[in-house]
Amino acid sequence: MVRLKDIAQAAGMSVTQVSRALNDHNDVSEETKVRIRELAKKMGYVKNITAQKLVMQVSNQIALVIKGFENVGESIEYNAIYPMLCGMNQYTNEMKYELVVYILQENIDSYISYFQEKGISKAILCGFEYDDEKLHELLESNCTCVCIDIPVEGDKKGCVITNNTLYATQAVEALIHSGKQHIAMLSGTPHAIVSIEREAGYRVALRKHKMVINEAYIFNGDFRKQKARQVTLEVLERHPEIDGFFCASDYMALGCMEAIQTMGKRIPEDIGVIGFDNIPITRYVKPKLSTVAQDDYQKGYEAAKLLIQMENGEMIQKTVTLSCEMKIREST
Amino acid sequence: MVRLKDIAQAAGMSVTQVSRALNDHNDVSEETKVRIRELAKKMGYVKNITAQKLVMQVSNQIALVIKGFENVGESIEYNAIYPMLCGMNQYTNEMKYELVVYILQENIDSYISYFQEKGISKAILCGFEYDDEKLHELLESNCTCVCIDIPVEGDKKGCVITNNTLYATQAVEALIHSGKQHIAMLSGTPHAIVSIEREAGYRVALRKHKMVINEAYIFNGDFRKQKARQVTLEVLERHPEIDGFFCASDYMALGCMEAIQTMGKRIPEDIGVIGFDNIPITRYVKPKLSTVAQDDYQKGYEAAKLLIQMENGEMIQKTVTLSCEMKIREST
DNA sequence: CTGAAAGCGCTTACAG
DNA sequence: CTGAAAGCGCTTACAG
Repeated sequence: MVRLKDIAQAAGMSVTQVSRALNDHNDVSEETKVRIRELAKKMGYVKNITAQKLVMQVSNQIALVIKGFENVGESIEYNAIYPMLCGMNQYTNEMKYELVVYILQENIDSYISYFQEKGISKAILCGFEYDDEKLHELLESNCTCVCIDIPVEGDKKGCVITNNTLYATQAVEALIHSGKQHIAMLSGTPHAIVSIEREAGYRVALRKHKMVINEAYIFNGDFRKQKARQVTLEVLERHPEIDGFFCASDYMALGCMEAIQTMGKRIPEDIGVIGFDNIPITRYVKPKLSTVAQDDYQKGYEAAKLLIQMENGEMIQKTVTLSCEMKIREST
Repeated sequence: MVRLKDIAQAAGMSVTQVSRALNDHNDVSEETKVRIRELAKKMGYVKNITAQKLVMQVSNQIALVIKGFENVGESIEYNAIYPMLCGMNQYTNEMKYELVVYILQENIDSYISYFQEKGISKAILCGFEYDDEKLHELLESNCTCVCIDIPVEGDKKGCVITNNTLYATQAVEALIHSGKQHIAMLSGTPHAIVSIEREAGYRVALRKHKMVINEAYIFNGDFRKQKARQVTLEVLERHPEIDGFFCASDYMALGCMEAIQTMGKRIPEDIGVIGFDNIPITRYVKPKLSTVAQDDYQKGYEAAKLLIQMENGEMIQKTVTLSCEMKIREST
């Protein structure tokens, strides 16, 4: 390993000057800089980031802490983590930060201790649940945090969220515009904030179009395809007048479609269906599922950007709200 | 920030003893250990890993370097990176390593310089191409590397690969066992080693069953769905006797199926199709696609394990070959 | 424009 | 069982 000392020796200069030259300080002669840079390159010098970090008292590490997406042995379905990771990497790379990934196991007592143990001081939190008490404990700490999909603000705490309500409204309106009159909603688990918000959007759309909001038309599909399938079967049995389903996730929409087709009804002629998320499979089912697309890459990019800006003490909005894009295909 | 010095002061001991106590050395009295540990906890001490790394001259970082999976703005399809990441995380977590992710941009002149710049000395390489000259330059360096899906061995260089040939053979045999006589192959880009190996498996199966190997039955689908679709249409035009397709990837199999169905033929009655990879979509298309499943989680786990073992100088096999699992569904 | 010196927080060989 | 001291590789305030 080549150290500054070695270069200094070879150059007949002090370590101080070599350090300054390599860091392009402007109190070093241009000639010296060039000479030192060339020498460093020739000698195969690599800066020891560890030493630099220690002396500069900073960490250029950002932790991406993921929860609820553990791989359970069998091949997992598509999820949005990878595109988000690409977006984060884009920004952290530009800013010379390192992106360290932590995938949480179920059995963690305290996020704070975990973070301390791992030396995490700046983190992007992904997949956490809104009502997780350990999360709120963490949000009281002095760790810089950006939550994805959970609205949070505080001292060095921010979030990147999606305008769920607005786009849920638009999704329901897509059904309304295609002439549907009795629109039901398949919601997700109640402790997921996206469920609550998308449900709100559903209500807004109906109210806006002066349609009756029937609480009995809102069902819990648990974000799971099978559950959604079963619920849909039951619902259509009880309420044969229903002619549209707004589903809070694409997976539920897939189950919903299966149920409708099993009952021998046509999509979208008899019953329209629209989902949320734009998972790849939506383009492969028949009919192709209409849905709402989020830009996961941008979500990751904005999260990393917000985190670094907060860390640098820049005055910025601590909530970044992303837009979505309607993907109207064949199911509406 | 609480340092060892602060604890030492509070405990009325030397920094040396505090360090030893916290690291559970056996030349410290049990009593002292307990006292120091409690004090450290009470004071909220967090070990400064950076300082530890510097003095111990080790890096506990592993880089996951990904190429060819950039997000190009629009939502990307499912890929195997996330499950692999989970597997790597599992092992690195157990061994107290950090997993740092780097997603390569296209415009990199030299991986070696890039690695030096980022201070990467241990890396898992994923998505690289076999005939990438810059890769081979890197493999001559003294960086510890594990390549995924590229067979490589050397000083501190190893790989985790899949037994492609064997399972390609089995896939083709699945078609043969269902009575197919004229089996074509849709291969991928020739500079991907998995193409070459899966093609080899195709030949082995035919030879084993004393069937004629017709070079004109092997087509390049470029690993792309659209290309595969188009090629399939042309092929069936020219060779209407073909009654089976072995596709070197599921995406190509999806294109192939579309083409077959467009021509009004039935799957699997008229033409059988089998893919490779077991992407989630295979279970949603009709008929459900038969394919070969890889365990991506395990692939990641083994890669991390191999890397750390090589780094520690353990005598081990430098090539880890993983098995697959046949998923016979409806398309064969 | 240049250098000697101090110090970041930790570990460990050496000496008791 | 315990402590003083050296040192990991770097940066920068201070003094020229």
